Amino acid sequence: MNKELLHIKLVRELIAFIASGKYEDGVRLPAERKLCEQFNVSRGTVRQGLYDLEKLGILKIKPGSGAYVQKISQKKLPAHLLPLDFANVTFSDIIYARKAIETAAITLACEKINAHQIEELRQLTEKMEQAKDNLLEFLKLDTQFHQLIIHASGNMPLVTAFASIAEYHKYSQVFSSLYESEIHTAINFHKKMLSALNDHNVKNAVKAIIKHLEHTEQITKSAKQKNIFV
Amino acid sequence: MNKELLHIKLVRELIAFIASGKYEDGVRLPAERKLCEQFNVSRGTVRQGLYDLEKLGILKIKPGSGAYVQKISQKKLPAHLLPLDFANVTFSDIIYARKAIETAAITLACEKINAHQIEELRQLTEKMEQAKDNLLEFLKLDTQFHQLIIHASGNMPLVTAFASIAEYHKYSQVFSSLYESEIHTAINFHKKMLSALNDHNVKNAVKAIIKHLEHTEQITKSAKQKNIFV
DNA sequence: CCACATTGGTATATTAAATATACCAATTTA
DNA sequence: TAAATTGGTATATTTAATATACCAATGTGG
Repeated sequence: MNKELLHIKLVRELIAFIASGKYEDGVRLPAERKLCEQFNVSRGTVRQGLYDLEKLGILKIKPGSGAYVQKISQKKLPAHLLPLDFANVTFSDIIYARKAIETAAITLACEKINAHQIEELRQLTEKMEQAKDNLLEFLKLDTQFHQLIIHASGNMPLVTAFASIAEYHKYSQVFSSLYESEIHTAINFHKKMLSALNDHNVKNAVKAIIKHLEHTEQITKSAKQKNIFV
Repeated sequence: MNKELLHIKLVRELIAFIASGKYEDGVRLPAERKLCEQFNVSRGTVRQGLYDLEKLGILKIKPGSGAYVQKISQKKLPAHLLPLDFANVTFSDIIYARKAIETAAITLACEKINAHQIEELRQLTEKMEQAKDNLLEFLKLDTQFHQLIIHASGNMPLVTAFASIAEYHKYSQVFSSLYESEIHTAINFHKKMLSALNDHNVKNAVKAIIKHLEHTEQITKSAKQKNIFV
């Protein structure tokens, strides 16, 4: 058994942090002392992590100024820095696995979901409509929506399984611009899921979630996206 | 972020180790120095882990003699010692999730499986027949068989998802005695899966794996088993 | 029954990871 | 240009984990 080094854990967190933001155009990371608070580690550990990321070419550290993100999309990350094996993962693989897990989950959720959860889903769709222009926010809400359905299934193994898939999703997600019409379509699928869950209509719920995932897959395929972790 | 303490990791490993063996009747664990080799940690770490388990009432340590397993089935384990949330997990939940994941996996595997993998599966079924009397060995081979199918799917997210399910399975599995007829039935299902995979017959493969999992569920339900981690 | 090997119990020195603090020089900001 | 902020460096301390050695109690084989 091996010790888990804290700065390696931090590197993984930072990669996820960078990947879930705008990373292309030389954005500056929070100052080292801020990162200490944010991740609750000492400055020495933060500096080790940043040094590793600079060695990988992901960061350019400028003394007295800050750490600036380099073009991460062109980098290759060594496997041991990733929590999962990304070598042979396509977006379609993730969608396929999500279909399997989420279909099973929404089937259970149709029986077990309660009024409070329905209300939460309704509020999420509302927020999604308001977040049409904020892609990052929109995707965050989308993830929350799906997680809530999984939890509503009451099946912990499915929750765990989905969490591991979500980890892939988080890392591999490259944020291309979604057109307004596509966001609109996505919101409509969520409304259909919500309506079906409310009616305890398994057939419609499954249909809606599958269509939604296939739509997501199509968008991603048509965009000129690559997995940033090759 | 917190440091991962090695002896806590070891405690989890030991719980799984104990749970996957005969733990009821005061069996003696391997000597501390053996455990050091087995888990590749120092004796100090092993002793910390054993001390924790004794505090939990899972072990009774006798100086000069060894560490003896107590009736673990009556113990409650604190959540932080478990890698997953077992509070609300039934065996049926695990089977339900496995159905979702393994059905998706075997569908892909039917297309993608190669001759080498088929041969490996064949050898596993052979070994299973030879291990009819060794329940632990039999279950180990069963797990290997299923893992190989998932890998043959070539879908890494499914592999990850299944691994998280397997973690539940490992911990929650309470080994009641399987009757010979049940082992025989299980082997037959594996042969059907193998045959269907060999013929690239998706329909039969899915049918076989679902029947197999439902059979496993029935056996477990009929036995007087409780989840040991409540 | 006895000699010897094995087992858990204890103590100690050492290594390495992570923390905590302080101070410097370069950069940024007001 | 003065003050604040930033990365760079050095050092002392704490703690997890290792590595060794030795003891007393237990177990084992002749």
